[in-house]
Amino acid sequence: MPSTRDRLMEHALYLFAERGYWGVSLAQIGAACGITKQSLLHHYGSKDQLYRQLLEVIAEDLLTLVREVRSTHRDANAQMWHLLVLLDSGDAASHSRLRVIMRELLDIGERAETAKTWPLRGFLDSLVELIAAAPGWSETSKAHRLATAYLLLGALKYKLISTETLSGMYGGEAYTAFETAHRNQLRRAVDAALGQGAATALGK
Amino acid sequence: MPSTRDRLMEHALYLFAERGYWGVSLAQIGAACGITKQSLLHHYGSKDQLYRQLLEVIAEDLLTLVREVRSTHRDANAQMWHLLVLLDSGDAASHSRLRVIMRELLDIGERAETAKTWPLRGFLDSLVELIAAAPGWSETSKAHRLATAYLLLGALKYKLISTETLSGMYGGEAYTAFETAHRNQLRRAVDAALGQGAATALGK
DNA sequence: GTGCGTGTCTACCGATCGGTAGATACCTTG
DNA sequence: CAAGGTATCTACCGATCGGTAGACACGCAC
Repeated sequence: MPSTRDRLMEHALYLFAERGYWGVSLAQIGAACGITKQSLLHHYGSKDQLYRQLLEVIAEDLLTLVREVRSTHRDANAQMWHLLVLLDSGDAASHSRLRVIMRELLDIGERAETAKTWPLRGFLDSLVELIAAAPGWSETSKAHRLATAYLLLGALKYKLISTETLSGMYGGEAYTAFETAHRNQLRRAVDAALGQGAATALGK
Repeated sequence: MPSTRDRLMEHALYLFAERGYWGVSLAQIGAACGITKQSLLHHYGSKDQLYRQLLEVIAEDLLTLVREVRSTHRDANAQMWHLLVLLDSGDAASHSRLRVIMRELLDIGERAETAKTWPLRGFLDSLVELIAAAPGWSETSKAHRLATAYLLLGALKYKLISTETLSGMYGGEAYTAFETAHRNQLRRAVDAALGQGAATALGK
């Protein structure tokens, strides 16, 4: 298993995150890696297969991340919060992974038949498990848990993809203030959902 | 002002929402409208100008929506909630508008110079105004208000773009359960941010 | 050495991309 | 009828798209 593959995936991840599937050509990916598109095709067979393999790598990385926070933090509240922090303040590759996922969610209407094999199912299911361990959540439905995870994930991801726009629109300093305010609000949202008093507040 | 323009914009909105800027060709848009791409270019000059005009139309529609809920509901809590409900349960065009916005947020890194003229600034500012009218929010910073609006918007939009994926992955019935659970959670989040007790809970 | 798999290359394919040029039809205004 | 603007068309441009074919170089096993 040569690291050539890893290097190719790294460049492909970045380019697909920035421009999306239809906005990147094999020649551009190849140029970023220092090879020609024909070599890329030799490795992956087709653009589509390259892309799908990238999705699987991303899914694997995210699942690893969840396992990590679950093993290093005790209660579900802290686990969820640190997962969100990791996703938010991760390196550039981490942000690129989330961007690719959002693009794929947007594109997937065009290839609805592949939704059933959505590689991120393991990631979502692990989040549902994480929430199930929170105090007062053991009796809740899976749909309820998934909705909670999705609300928090969505709030974070939407902020992540807006960084350039907001800082360009309001200025860098104003954006910094926005970001800390957003993190505070997100923290409060996690507490409201999974904190100590959340169990009684569920109330239904 | 012929309705031809409106018809063209309608088809362009749908196609750009489904496949993104780089995933749609002028010929495809033209075919959807029953004309050739050359006629499209005659109307809009270039693909880029067509797209930018579409963004402006979208921004205008969203701003109208905020004005609507602000005039038909009394307190900020109800205004925000009904805005989210309208965005969630709107017609297909409403969903397409939100999809195009998310795609543009993702793409905008490639054209950072245009972020400063992001046409949705009026929409965001009107949301900030809406929140400023909530009880206990008059003393807060603009960043704080924007963060609150963004958290709620993000939670909703991320769910919206995941419809196909989730229902394809878990099945239609499970998705329906997820959707009602998500709406409940979102309602609680709005209440937590703008409800009666929110003023004292701000606490900072 | 011989054979074989791997990785990369040049050269090329048909299709499609965004965009231009120029002609034709229609509709309004004189 | 004549003039001019609007909308659409056919035909074409150079560039680029994803993908194929075949050759060359390398390293390793026998």
